Amino acid sequence: MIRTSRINGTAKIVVADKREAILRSATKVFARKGFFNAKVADIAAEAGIADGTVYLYFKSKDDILHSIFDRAMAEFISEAAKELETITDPAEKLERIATIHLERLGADRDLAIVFQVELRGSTKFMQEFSAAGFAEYLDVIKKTIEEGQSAGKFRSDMKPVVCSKILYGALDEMVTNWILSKKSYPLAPMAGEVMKMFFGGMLAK
Amino acid sequence: MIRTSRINGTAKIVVADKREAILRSATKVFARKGFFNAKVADIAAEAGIADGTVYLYFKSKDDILHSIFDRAMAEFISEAAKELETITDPAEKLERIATIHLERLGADRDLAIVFQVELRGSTKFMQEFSAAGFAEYLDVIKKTIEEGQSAGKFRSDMKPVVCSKILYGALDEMVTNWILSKKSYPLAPMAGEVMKMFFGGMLAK
Amino acid sequence: MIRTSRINGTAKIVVADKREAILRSATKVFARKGFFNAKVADIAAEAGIADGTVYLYFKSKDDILHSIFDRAMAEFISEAAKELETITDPAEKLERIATIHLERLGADRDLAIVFQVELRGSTKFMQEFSAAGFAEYLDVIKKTIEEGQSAGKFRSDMKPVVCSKILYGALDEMVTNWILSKKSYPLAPMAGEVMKMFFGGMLAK
Amino acid sequence: MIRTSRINGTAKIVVADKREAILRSATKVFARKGFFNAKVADIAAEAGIADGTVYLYFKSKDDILHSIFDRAMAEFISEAAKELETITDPAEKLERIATIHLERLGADRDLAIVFQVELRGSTKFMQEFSAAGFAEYLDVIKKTIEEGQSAGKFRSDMKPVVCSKILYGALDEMVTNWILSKKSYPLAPMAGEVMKMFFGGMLAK
DNA sequence: AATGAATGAGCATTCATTCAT
DNA sequence: TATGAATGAATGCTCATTCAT
Repeated sequence: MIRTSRINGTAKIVVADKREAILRSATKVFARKGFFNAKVADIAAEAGIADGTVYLYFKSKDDILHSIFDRAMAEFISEAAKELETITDPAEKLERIATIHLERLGADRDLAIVFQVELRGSTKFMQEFSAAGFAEYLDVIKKTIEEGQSAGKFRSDMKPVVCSKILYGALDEMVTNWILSKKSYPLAPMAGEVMKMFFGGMLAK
Repeated sequence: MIRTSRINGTAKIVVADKREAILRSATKVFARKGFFNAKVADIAAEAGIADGTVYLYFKSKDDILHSIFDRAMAEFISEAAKELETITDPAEKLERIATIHLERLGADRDLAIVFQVELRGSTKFMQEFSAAGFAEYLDVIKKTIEEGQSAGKFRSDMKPVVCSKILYGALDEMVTNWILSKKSYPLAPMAGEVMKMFFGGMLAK
Repeated sequence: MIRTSRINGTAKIVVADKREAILRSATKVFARKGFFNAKVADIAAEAGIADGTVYLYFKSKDDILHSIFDRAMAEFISEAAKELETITDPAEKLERIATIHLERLGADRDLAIVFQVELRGSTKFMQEFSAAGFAEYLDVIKKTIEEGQSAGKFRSDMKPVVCSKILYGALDEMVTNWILSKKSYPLAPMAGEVMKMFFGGMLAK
Repeated sequence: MIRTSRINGTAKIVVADKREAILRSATKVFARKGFFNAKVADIAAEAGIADGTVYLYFKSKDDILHSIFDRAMAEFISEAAKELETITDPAEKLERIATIHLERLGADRDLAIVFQVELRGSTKFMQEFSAAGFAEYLDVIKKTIEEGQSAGKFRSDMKPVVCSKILYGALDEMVTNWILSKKSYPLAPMAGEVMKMFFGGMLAK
């Protein structure tokens, strides 16, 4: 029994590790070849396992892509939630969100490519994507903006939904450009630039 | 001779029509199924022609996607150029650009889907896309911002490149959300909202 | 009426010319690309006519290949018959046949390629080929050998059929080697070599 | 360990068997339909496997044809080499070569068809074919003839290259005729006939 | 759990042939 | 006669997924 449970314990760890390994390999392969051009065999080879083994951990190739998103999004949201709970100022909150957003994707170029490029490769996925954590993310931004409006810190003649999209869109574009750029530069600092604009606007005072 | 030229004229129109028809059908099919899941046979069926006929007008399935982009981008840029030449105020120019951007895509939902979703479906295409008309578009925005800065109308402590990305990203996100939204609403009016924010910023005055 | 018949007369000449032109073009194209890889469009382009026009003169692509063979074989046999009727000596006759065989194919490399390579590309054709003029050709050789045997000039302990195949095979191989050879040399003189062997044999006397 | 090696051994045999099976099926199918008209699906069906499985063992349809040739040629050459090493008399050597040639192809009609008909179906293949084992084969004959000339057994007023082509051509024609013949007769005995002629010549003594 | 051989549905593209002009 | 745009059947090959070991 002890032996068995030890085996199981070990097995789970191994399972988690292998699942992680596949996800990591898949992220790399999807980033380099694109989802449709990536072969399951490529992912398996990259992970150093047999093709069939992939199907012990994932239902399908689609499932892998979903899982990449799910894992990253869950991590992102939990991290963000933890960081934000100590902050009360709405502006500062938005600043933190923007920074985490760009730090996170800026730290893993392959993941960023999958997020910016591959996840958008099908309307189907976009809709699920939207329905899932993404809407939740936009909602966090929106809520923070509402807080700021209630507190009188943000102007009240703008709809929070629209503002949240604007902010998200601006950040998203920073990432996309960073990915496509031939030059290599740190992504996270762009958060400050975006927020400066977002808060102050373009017009000369 | 008159007869001949009339015949030729007609022939060209027919050719152009068929090419257009294929492009229209492809836009519809790509929008509904996604580029990779769309079969050339679907496009042909939608256009009411035989499969092989597609290849009289396009080199490959890829070529169709490229052509959709090229045609739309060329139209957009020429329209924008025409409209902008009469405007001198930089702020007004940006306002017009934003409006044309959203009007254009808001007028053809299928085209919008192809632009927002399918064109981003491959890094390869994104890079060509970026290298092509897209970079040019971002550049027009950047130049206009520089004008505004020189004229003292826009604040000068922001890099024009970054600002142009922010504006583009915000507009782009409006389109993406509009596409994914279950509710049906006019897209163009969002331009005003975006510009209000872009100019004035979020902070209460 | 005169006009009509003149037109018809002209038409026939034109027809013959165009048919010939297609046959010549096809021989060239088949020789360079092989029958299966040659497109009807290639042949038409080579002949300077429209694709569809080919079908006014030939039933199908296959028909063109057949016609190349038929025409060449008919010419060859009629030429051979004419030349041979003045010769009485069987050995001399065989010598002439061999020479004509190699002269003919040696004079038109493309035709030779079609004969040696393309006509052998399908069992189906080989059988028709065999059933047609080819068997007749082998028979002429056989008859000549029989004559020689009756006249006491050729040994009688060999079956004429077998001998005719040996001779034909030897000549055929000369052509095949000539085609495949990177070096360029005149083919016809090989006839003498072949006949020397055929008559005298290999053994030292 | 024994178990493992046995398993591996078995596995290899299975692989070899399947490869062989495909080669056999392909030979049959190519012989019946011709290379270009044969579908990969036909070969797979004949071998009792799925279409895709063919591609686990061969790179392409072309590769199958090449492999048929390579295998047969390798077998033929190794067999011939073994048999010839014990023979010293050049005439006897040629006799053996002729016999092996006809025995080999006479034993497998489908293989013979592929060799005589399909391998000649493209100039491209003919050239590779020529460059490969075929030239080597002609060379063996040529060398043997040179030996005979040096030994004073063969006449010296003939070029060995030409003689080797004559002999090869004669044998080749025997095979082609045998394939096309509606009558069924053993091929190997023709070797004797050919050699009788090849050595003694046609002229009455 | 892991393997990797086997499967077979799926599809872009080609090209001989037709036919309206 | 001649054209060449249109047709649509035909097929080699790929690759996600399965399953016997």
